[in-house]
Amino acid sequence: MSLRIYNTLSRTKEEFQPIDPSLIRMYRCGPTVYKHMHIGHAKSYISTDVVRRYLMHAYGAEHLIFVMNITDVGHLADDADEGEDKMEAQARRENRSPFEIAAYYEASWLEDLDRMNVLRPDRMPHATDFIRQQITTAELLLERGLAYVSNGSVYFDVAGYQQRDLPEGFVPYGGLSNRRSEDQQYGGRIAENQEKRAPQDFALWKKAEPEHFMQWYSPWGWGYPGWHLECSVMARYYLGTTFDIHAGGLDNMFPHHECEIAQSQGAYDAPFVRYWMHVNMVRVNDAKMGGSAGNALNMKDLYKRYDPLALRFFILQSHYRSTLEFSLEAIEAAASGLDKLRKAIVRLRKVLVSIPANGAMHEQPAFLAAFLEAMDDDFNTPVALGTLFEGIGQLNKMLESDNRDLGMLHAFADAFRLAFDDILGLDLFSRELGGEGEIAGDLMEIMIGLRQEARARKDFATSDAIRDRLKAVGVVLEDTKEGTRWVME
RNA sequence: GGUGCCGUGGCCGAGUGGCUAGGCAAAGGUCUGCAAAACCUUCUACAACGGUUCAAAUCCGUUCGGCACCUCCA
Repeated sequence: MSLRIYNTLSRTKEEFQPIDPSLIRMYRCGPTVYKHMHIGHAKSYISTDVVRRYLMHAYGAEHLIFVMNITDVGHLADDADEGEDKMEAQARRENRSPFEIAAYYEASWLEDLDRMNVLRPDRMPHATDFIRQQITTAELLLERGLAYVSNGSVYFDVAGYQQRDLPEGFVPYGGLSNRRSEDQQYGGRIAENQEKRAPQDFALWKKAEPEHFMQWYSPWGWGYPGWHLECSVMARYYLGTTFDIHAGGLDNMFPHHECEIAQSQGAYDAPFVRYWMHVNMVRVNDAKMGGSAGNALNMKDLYKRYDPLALRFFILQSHYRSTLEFSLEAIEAAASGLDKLRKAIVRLRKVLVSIPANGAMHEQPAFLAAFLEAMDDDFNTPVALGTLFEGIGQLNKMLESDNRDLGMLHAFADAFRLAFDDILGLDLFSRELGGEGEIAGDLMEIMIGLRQEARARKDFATSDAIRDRLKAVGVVLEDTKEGTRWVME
């Protein structure tokens, strides 16, 4: 078994070789907390959650540290807009302070992530807690001649950095996104900033106008940190100057990740990241779903209609590097698919609860090896889910059959728990079974008994009424050749 | 202008030379008082046109259509 990861730096799948297998270090860019999360974000966070969970499985949970930042500093929405940033603009709209906005939306995001069973990061630093360190890094870059001060702001000197000879393992500016500065169109969406020496230079520190709410004192006067700097600083603080994996959305590859690389290498004089992973977009009607597009579907609204884990399942049915076409029909299909999985697992668990393990060991089911192989191939969750559906089909046949192999059922349960719950995070095993000896179970036995009596005297009006009324409160009755079973919907 | 990506059956979506992915939906069947669930069967597709090859959804070329990024964005 060897894990292969598609590395944006090389544009190929590479065998994953940790810098230190006893502690794999992974970072992902976190949210700027000024709006609710939408399904496009969900794809990105769920994808990296599965990467993380798979590494925890492969190397042991204690051998991985996963860091995600919270960007609670507003950044410029538009240079022409006189310092109006996303956080401050939202604060004005909601008539609250930017700090309240950040706290409110951070809580919202974490709630949404929790509901989709995304594990909390090991460390979740806030940009505002690292202002001092960001200033220090800007100073370091000034000392090294890679930045300059202009009108109270500090900018990274991209052309200057490009002229330096980089040691082995360092990535030149443009090396991640494969861009050359001279080919770029400047001043398209954003007006050119006259303070900069060159349009590709980016801010390390921005001078704040007096009315700007979030500002801190610095050697260059009152201001606030540049957008890219926090990730470099917080990643180094928790993960060191060189670490294994950096993940994020494809739309952050340029400029954000490119700038991170340049400033980290420039300031700390070490290679930055071994493997860069980029998650693709969700599309609606053939267009990217995004904040600026105004076509975003936020999670709070989706949760009113759909199970958060069905949304997770929907996302895992496509590869993280592919775009995913969103439609209500596709979501419904995913919900049905997840339902099929849940039913099978509940059935399996009920069988295993009623018949205790007899200690018979059984070898690992074949589908698990196929599952792990798919995951090893750059986290191919669609193929991996296909292997699990094969396993579910085998399971259902076993459950139908008269002579059940208990050892094999236990082996299947262990394999499904690992694959579905530990690695994919679909949480199939934690549902209440409504076991024996509980009052609900006893009551259900009475109801089923009464219905059975009605059926025996062919009073189907009564028996169907019982079934329909139970269904209305979420209890489904299914008649099988072994008698009637019930399950909570 | 530059840099990438994509076009697969009704829908979603894997697959990069030969071995019908998978899910959802639909139809038929087994079971059944009826349902439901489960199982079995059916629906065998790769934008178009050329080329390479014993063999192309996959490689090459052309065309058509679409998407993303180029300093706010997951």
